[in-house]
Amino acid sequence: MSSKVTIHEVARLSGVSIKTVSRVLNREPNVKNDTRVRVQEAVAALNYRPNISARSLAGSKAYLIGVFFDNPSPAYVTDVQLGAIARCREEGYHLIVEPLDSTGDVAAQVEPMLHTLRMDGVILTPPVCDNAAVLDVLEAEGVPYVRLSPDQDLGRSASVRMDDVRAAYEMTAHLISLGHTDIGFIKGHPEHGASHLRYEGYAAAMKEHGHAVREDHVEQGWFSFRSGFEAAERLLDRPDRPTAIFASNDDMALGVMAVANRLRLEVPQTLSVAGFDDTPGAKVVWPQLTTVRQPIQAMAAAAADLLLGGATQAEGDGAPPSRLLDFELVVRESTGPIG
Amino acid sequence: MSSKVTIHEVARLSGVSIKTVSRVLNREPNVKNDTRVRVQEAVAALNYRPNISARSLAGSKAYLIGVFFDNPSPAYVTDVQLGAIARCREEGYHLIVEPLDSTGDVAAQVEPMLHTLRMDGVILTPPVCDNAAVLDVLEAEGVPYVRLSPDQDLGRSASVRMDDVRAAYEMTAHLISLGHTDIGFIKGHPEHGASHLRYEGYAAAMKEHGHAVREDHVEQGWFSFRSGFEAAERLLDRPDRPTAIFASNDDMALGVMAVANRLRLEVPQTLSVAGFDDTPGAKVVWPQLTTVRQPIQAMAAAAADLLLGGATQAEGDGAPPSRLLDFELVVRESTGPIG
DNA sequence: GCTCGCCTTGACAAGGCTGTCATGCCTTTA
DNA sequence: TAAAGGCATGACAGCCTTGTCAAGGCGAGC
Repeated sequence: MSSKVTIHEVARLSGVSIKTVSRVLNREPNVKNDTRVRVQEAVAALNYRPNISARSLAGSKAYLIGVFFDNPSPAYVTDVQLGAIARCREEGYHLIVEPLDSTGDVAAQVEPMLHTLRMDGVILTPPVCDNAAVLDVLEAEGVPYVRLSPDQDLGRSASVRMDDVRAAYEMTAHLISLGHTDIGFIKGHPEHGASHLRYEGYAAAMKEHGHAVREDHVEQGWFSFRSGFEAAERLLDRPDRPTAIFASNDDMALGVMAVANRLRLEVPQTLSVAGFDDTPGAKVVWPQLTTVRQPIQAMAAAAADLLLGGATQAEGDGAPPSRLLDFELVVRESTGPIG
Repeated sequence: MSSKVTIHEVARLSGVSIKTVSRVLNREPNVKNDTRVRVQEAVAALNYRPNISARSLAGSKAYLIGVFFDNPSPAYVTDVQLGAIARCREEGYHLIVEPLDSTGDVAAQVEPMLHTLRMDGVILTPPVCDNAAVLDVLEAEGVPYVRLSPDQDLGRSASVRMDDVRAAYEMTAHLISLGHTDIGFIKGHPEHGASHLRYEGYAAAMKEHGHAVREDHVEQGWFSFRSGFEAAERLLDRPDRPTAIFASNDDMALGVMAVANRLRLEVPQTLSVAGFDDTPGAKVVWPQLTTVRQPIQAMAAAAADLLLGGATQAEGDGAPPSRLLDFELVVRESTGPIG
C-alpha cells in the first residue's frame, strides 16, 4: 500500500511550494538547479508519481494516446501497440485501445470515447483510418490524430506510410534477377489502397525489365487465404503457368503454397512464391516465405512521435506532416532460380 | 467542438442539483423515478458524457481496466482485448494495454503504471500471470486482478481457465473414434502449465480406450513451428510411424503438416494431424487443421466481469473465485479415418 | 544609489466530479 | 397527535494537479 503520496508531501520534504514541485515534474524552465535537484531527491525518496487524473483535470494533457482499430490482423494490431507504447512510455503516456465494430456505426462508437476520456491523440490503423465519418468526429472534437498507411485523402491529416510501390517493385526485381520472366501476380482487395500500389510496383518492374505483364497471369484476390488459393488454382493448373507468383500479401501467398503442394510443384525449384507483409504465418510454412517486411512497430512509433511532438497540424507549406518509412525485403526459401 | 458540457449544465437544464445528476449517472438509489427520467433526458439532449478524469479524481473508481501482457501470440492478445472490452464498454470502462518486456524486470515496470494510473483492475495473461513478483506488486498496491489460464499458485487469486485436460482427452478420443490407435503426441513447452495438462488428457484418453502410450511416439516440443517440425521428422521418418499426430498447439501442428508435405504423406488419408488453440494459422493451411478452440474472448470477458463485479476476493469458503469455461472441438479436414 | 527587468518562487483558484452530511418532507408507529 | 424513521435532495468540501498572477530577490544600467 505505498499509495497516496501526493505532491504536497514532496513539497514539504523538499521545502518548496507544490507549484515548484510541479515545475520540476514538468521540466518547466525557471527553476534554480539547486532547487530542482532537491525536489528530484524528494520525489525519489517518497517514490512519488503524479496522479494522472488530477493532472489531466487541471491541465490540458490527459497522458493518454488512443489506438483505434477495426479489424486488421492481430499481428498488425499488436505490433502497432508495441511500437506506440515504446515511444509513449518515454513521456509517461499510456495507451488506450479501442477496438471498433466495423459492422456498426463506427463514428457513433468513437464519439463517446473521445468525450469521456480526453485523449491527447489517436492513432488510426487501416481500415478505420479511411473512414471519413471517424475523421470528422475526431476533428470536431479537436483531437489530434495520425493515420497509419491511409489510402484516401492523403493530405487530410498527418500520416505514416511505407512505400508500397517501391517494395513491390523490388520484390518483382528480385524475382526477375533469379531468372523469372513469367511472373504471376495476385492482386489484393480492391478497396485497400495498398492493393493498387503494389500492383503498380509489380507492373513497373516488369515493364522496366522488358517483360510483358500478361493479363492472364494477373488474378484478382481479396487478401484472404482462400482467395489466394483459388487464384493460384487458376494460375497454376495449366500448361503455360508462370514460374513465379507474387501475391499481394502473405495470406494469399500461403494459399499459393497450398495449391503448389497439392499439385506437387516443388517450391522453389518449380515455382517461386513471394508474399507481402511478413506476417507470422510466413515463417510457419515450409519452405518459409520470401516477403516484404513492413516496419509496423517503427511506423506506430513514428505516429506516436508526431502526436507527442504536437506535430500533427499542417505546417507552413500547407501539407500536414507525413513520414515515409523504409521496408525490408525478406528473402527466405520460397523463391529461387528456375530449375 | 461539442466539448465541455459539464454536469452543471445538465443540472441546470433538468432543474436539479449536480449531486442528483451524479446519482442518476451512477445508478444510485433514492432518486424519484420522475427526476431520474428528467435528468436522463437532459443528458441526452446535451449529449453529456461525464469526464473520466474528474470522476476518478473525486471518486474511487478510475474506469480503467489494465491488460498486461508479455509475449504470447498476437492473436491471443487481440482476442483478450476484444473480449475484455466487450464487457467493459457496458459499464463505461476503458482498456489500457501495457505490454511488458519480459526480458527485463517486469515487476519494476508494473509498479509505476499502477502508481500513476490507479486502475480498477488488471487482467493478467500468461505468462505474466505466473510471475510472482508482479502479483506481489499488484497486491501491495491493492489493485484487484484476475489471471487468465494461470499455471501456478491457482488458489492465490481469481482466475479464469479452460479445461485443458478434458479438451486434450476429447481430441484424442476423436482420433481414436476415427480408428487410430497409434497416435503420436508432441508436448508443449515444459514451463507452460498447459503442456502438462494437455499431455495428461491425451494419456488418459489413450489408457481409457485401451491403447498404450508409446514413449517413442511422444516427443518434446516448445510450442514453436520449428520444434513441431523437428519432432514430426523424428516421428514420421521411420517405418512404424503413427497414423495420427496430436500436437499440443497449432504452430507445432503446422510443423507436422509441413513435414507430411515434404514426405509426401497425404493428410488426412495417410496421416491425421490435430492441433490445439485454433489460431488463425489453422485455417491458413491446406487441409485446414482440426484443433481445439479456446474461448479466449469469453474468458477475457469473464475476467472483466469478475473485476467489474468486484468479485476478485476470496469468498466465505476461502477460495478466490475461479471460472472454468467450455472449449470447443473444431473438426476440420486434417483428421480423418485411416485409409 | 536607484530604477528596470529578469529570474525564481509561492498563493490561490480552477478543473468536473463524488463523498459526506444536513435538510425538508412524507410516511409509519406509538 | 407526537415522535421516529425513511426517502429525496442539496450544499459544500475535497480529490490532486496545473495555470495565473503577484511578489520578492538580484544584477545591470544609468
